Amino acid sequence: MSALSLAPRALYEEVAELLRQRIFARELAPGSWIDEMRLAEEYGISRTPLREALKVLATEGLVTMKMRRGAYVTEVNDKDQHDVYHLLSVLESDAAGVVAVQASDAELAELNSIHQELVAAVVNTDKFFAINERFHMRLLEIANNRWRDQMVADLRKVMKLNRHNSLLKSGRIEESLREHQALLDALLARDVTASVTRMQAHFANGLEAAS
Amino acid sequence: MSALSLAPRALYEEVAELLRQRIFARELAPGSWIDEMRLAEEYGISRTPLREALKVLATEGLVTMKMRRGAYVTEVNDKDQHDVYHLLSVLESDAAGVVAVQASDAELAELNSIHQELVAAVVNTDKFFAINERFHMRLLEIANNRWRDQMVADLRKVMKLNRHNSLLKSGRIEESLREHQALLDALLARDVTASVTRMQAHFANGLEAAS
DNA sequence: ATTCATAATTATGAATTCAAAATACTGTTT
DNA sequence: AAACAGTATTTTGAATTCATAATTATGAAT
Repeated sequence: MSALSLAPRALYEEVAELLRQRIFARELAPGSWIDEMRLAEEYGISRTPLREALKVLATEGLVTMKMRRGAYVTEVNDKDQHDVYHLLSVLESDAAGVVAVQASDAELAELNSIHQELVAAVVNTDKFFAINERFHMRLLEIANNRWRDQMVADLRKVMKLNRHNSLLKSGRIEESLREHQALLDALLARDVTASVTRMQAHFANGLEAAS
Repeated sequence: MSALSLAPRALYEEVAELLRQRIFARELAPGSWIDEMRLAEEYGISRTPLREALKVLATEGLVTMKMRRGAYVTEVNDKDQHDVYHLLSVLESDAAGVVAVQASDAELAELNSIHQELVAAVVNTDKFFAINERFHMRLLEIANNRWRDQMVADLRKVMKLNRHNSLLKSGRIEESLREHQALLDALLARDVTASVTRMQAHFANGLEAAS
């Protein structure tokens, strides 16, 4: 019943983010119906911004709108999971190639530095995951294509719909680290082909572990 | 002032499509403010479904929402144009590779058949463009990844924001045809690497002509 | 005449109200 | 008891209303 905190961004965006979190937490389960009234009441808002948020989520693919039946959490089957992962691989591999060509020496040094943190964090799984995430994000930033960033962000959201969303199995830390090292070597050598190939390999192994 | 025709799909989707068309036709020019009241009145609807449509377009990237300032048609600068085109190239090239592996013989034959239409239409520019479009669409369909299809569709919409949106310059028809032929040869030979490379080349030349 | 402060207007964001469709319920009939 | 018809309820989709932020207009003071 409590009202939301004063919106730094638009209310519908705030609500969209809250809904995303609940979807990822499976509190709103895939396939389940989304009760507009209940949620609006719970958040202490009217249905209007909630419905706007649902439309945003629908365009992102997290939610499916059925005509005159309301909104449902999107169900992601195995093929979808595979397809989305494949696209992530394609987009991030390309980003690696772009970085190998376009990045400044300072930017490559920064990636190297993050990688060193990764090496140091090999004993701490949670930390390793977090730094790994940061590495990928920074690489995308350096590739400097906001449209790709948006797509990758959306695809990652869809990946999170599935229970087996670990882009990195805990048993694969050492292996993953070696792949990262190989990727970094290629980047530092500014070898485009190798950078792309090794990012692909990194993803290919991740998928294998996840399936 | 006339009301819209009875909606086969949701009203906000209908409105979103109308707005897209007006944006592509530059009737709503890039950077210009979108007057909710005026449009709602013009379509004979209330602001509610119009605002929902704007939110969808914002998520697609055609429209940019400014907090407390309303909606503006997205301005696509040269870098954006280049970045989006690059992604189209990456996604469609990958699709070509997938098709080379996964397509049935019948599907490859179908692509070949469309290509023959293309050869026959070389004298008719409009027809050539239409068939070319169909070839690319069918290739994507065969690659069978609905998430990629969605992304390509969105990217193509953004491309259409720019005045120089011809993915195929009229002076390049013969050249384009040769590229298509080379791509098709690779596909029929089920040569993944060549398929990817030749689709990339096809796009690279297109971009060069468009810049 | 220009600048600043204040008032009026306009437009956005959100709540509320309303209409119609879909669903659930009730009671009757067989 | 099962099936059906008809009614009531719920829920969606959309219009309207309302509050507030932002802009424009007005006018006073320098």
